[in-house]
Amino acid sequence: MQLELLLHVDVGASTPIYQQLVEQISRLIGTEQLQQGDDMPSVRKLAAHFAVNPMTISKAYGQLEQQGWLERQRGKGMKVARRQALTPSERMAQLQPSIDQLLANAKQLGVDAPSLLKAIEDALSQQGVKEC
Amino acid sequence: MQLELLLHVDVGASTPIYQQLVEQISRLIGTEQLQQGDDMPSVRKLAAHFAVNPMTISKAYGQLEQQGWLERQRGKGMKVARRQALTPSERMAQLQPSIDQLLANAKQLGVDAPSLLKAIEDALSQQGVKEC
Amino acid sequence: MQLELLLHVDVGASTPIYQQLVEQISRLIGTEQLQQGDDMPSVRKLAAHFAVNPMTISKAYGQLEQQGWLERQRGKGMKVARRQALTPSERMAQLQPSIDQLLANAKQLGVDAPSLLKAIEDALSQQGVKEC
Amino acid sequence: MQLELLLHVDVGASTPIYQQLVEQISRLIGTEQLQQGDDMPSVRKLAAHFAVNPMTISKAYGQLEQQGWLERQRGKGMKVARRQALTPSERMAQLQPSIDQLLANAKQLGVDAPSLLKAIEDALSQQGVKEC
DNA sequence: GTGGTCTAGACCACA
DNA sequence: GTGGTCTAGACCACA
Repeated sequence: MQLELLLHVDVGASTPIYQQLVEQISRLIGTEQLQQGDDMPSVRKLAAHFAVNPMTISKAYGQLEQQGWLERQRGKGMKVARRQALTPSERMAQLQPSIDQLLANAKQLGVDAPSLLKAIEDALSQQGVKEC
Repeated sequence: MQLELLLHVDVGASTPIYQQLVEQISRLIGTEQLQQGDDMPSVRKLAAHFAVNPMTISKAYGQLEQQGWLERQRGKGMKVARRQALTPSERMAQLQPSIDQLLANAKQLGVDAPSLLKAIEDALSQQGVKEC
Repeated sequence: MQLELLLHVDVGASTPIYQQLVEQISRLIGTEQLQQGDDMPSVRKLAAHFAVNPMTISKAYGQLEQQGWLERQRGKGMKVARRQALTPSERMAQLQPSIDQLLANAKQLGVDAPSLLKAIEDALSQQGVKEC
Repeated sequence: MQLELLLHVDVGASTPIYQQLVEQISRLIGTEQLQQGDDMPSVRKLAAHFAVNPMTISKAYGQLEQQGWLERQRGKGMKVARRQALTPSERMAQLQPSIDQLLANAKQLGVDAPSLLKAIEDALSQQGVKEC
């Protein structure tokens, strides 16, 4: 299957295009829809496909490389990298900012702990159904 | 209580200062921590308090006026406008994006539901102690 | 009849308070609802009545004096002045800016001359009915 | 045709420059003199053209975006948004305040209807000659 | 290249 | 005192 068909770019969205790509591609690798060693499409090809500036694709690839999702093969483009699994505590550490943000918002909105927990559990049970 | 003490500006954050203020002040009004008719601190006073340029405060006030949260009293500053408080469901709706963001991150990081819930409860119990 | 009852101040309106007063008072004199020699209420009295800053009333009185509608009686407040009628050509000259403004707006909005004239005639016939 | 030639900025006018631009540009779009998808001149270009600070243009563009007339294309400037043209009655509604203002002034100055209409027709015939 | 944010400082209208 | 407008100039994110 072509990778391009799995990616969705929304030019009008508030999150920058390159970030949309970083998020989606890393998720595809994290869920093994893209497998180690797979070749990525060239910057130019992806740029043409989305009618987007090649610099934008290049920036996304650069960040994915920095985060360890992709590897540069000199003269041959990018491929999906072998990637160490994060330890549980590393994962929790990466998650903490989102938790803090959520709690700060809840507090400011006057949402109490039980309501908050219930909303999270609701969302969890819904997400458990629809696969991403 | 002084309004200034309820507001927190993070100059280093990626969200612009004026947006932080718009968000926080509108929430304070929506949750009735600021009440209809209350006088807002003057642009210059708030600017001095946060060591920020008056235009930055002015931009926030301007947006809050446009959104109907504040009213201009010519020559006498701004006051909290008559406005319905947020209903519980409106508050939850405003909170939902933070929840979705958190869950998406957890999923991408492979953090399962029990670990996530535990982390949230930990954070909640800590926040219950330190007043904001 | 008390003058205060004939005046209406809208603190929330976009036109400044002092201008509202200038306009209304000059109109009252122009239509002889206020007559030459009538005493005006004191600045303080009017300010108290409208819960408005005395400087605002003072500014209105100042402009009305400058335009010849009021006369200052030292130590005794203001009274309605004897006032020369404007010549027809003076009136038209004073009116011209409003006409130019209207025509510029009509042009920019793509409203053609017949529609414009009809709208004016409509407005004229309506205004002919309701007294101001 | 260049957009710049359709816009007229009066630096000395009492209405702020950015408001003049908001008004004029929204009208050009509303009357379809600017069409959906048209690229707007860049902030810097327009600022240079009117010898005005870029922030002034930026403020105008920001308001036009908020009102739905323009759309931001990140990194690529602004373009005219998809938007319904103004109906004839909407145009008349926008014009009404100028008409009311004119009639109020005429009344206050004691200019009667026939003189007023004649003055308007005179102005119309003059404007019909000089193109704007 | 594009627009966005912020500063420091001037000047103004309104009350 | 209050907020509003504008400038000149710096710095940033995005494409």
